[in-house]
Amino acid sequence: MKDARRSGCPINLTLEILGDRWSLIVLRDMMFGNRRHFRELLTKSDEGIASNILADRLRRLVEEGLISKADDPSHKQKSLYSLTEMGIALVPVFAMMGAWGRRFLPVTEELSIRAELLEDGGPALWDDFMEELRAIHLGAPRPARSVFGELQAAYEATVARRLTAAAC
Amino acid sequence: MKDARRSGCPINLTLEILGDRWSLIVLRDMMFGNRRHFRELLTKSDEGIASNILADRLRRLVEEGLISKADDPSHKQKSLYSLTEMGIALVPVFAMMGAWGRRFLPVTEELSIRAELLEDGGPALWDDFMEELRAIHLGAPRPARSVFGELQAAYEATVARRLTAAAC
DNA sequence: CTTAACCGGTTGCGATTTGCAACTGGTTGA
DNA sequence: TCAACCAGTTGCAAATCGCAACCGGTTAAG
Repeated sequence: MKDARRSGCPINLTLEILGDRWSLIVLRDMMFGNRRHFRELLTKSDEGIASNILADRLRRLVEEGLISKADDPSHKQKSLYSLTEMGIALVPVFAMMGAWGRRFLPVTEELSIRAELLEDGGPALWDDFMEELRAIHLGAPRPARSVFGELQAAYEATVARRLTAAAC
Repeated sequence: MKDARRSGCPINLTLEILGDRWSLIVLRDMMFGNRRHFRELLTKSDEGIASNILADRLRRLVEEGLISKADDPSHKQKSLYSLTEMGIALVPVFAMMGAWGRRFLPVTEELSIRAELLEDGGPALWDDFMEELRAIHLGAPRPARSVFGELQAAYEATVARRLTAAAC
């Protein structure tokens, strides 16, 4: 993964930053799972990223300006990773990728419920979500609506439903 | 690049197919550059893909169902690659990725003019474009509007403008 | 008919990247 | 005091990438 510019095409430049198997996974967990610390990202991910890969991706994403790193005041050793505006602006990309994946790939219900809401909500919901992410990650004023809460609640409801069904 | 399912998340599953530096480049050239043959994809790409990588990606994309391969009746050795509906459905993903890249990365004017039109045109233009791609790649009836033509014309106008400016 | 250009790849090889597991030095809370 | 937790680092084998040279067959021009 070198950083030599292959061309000035927006798709190409985007792929030079995000075109691998892990970068968007890390961003997804920060964005939709509110994972902000190394250990959270390492252990609470369904895909099981290796610690050296995670360290490398975080460093690279900081370098490229998609996330930022700061000390967590509550713990001398904790680092707090935050999305920047550049990272937050990926919401529509995630929405479209999620919609595409949901349509063509063998997704599981509980892991695709967020993608479904994001797709159904459209640009208005994306904007609300980005506004909330700016509050969470950039210290902007917190908006009235919590899209994050809605997505999380829907996810948890789906998990609960599965557990109930399994118990019967 | 193994194909073991890491999770049923739509983002993850999408990345397992498209999460590398070349797959989307190949699809971009087929979609926006109308490259349909191996040699075209190999030589007419700004990024300069290697032939073994191209062969591997084409094989993989066929396997995954994003493109199809057929004999070109005009030449016994030519293969004709076509987008499937699954590939055509990536138009909104490209649009959003292009918009993001254009906003945050050092794109060149002539290579981002298509992304600009795609962004400004919105879902209505994407639908028209997908309809046209279905005509080109799947033999569907050709729609009245040619978004492909519009994108191509805008690109060529930008190139021409640059040449004129350079001549002055 | 000859021949050069073109066709879709394949092969070999060194360099890079990945994935795994064990480990490090320091911090915190019980 | 000590176990759990913190953000990574290190070493190593396997897979992948990127480059360049090459292949047998086909086509079009002379």
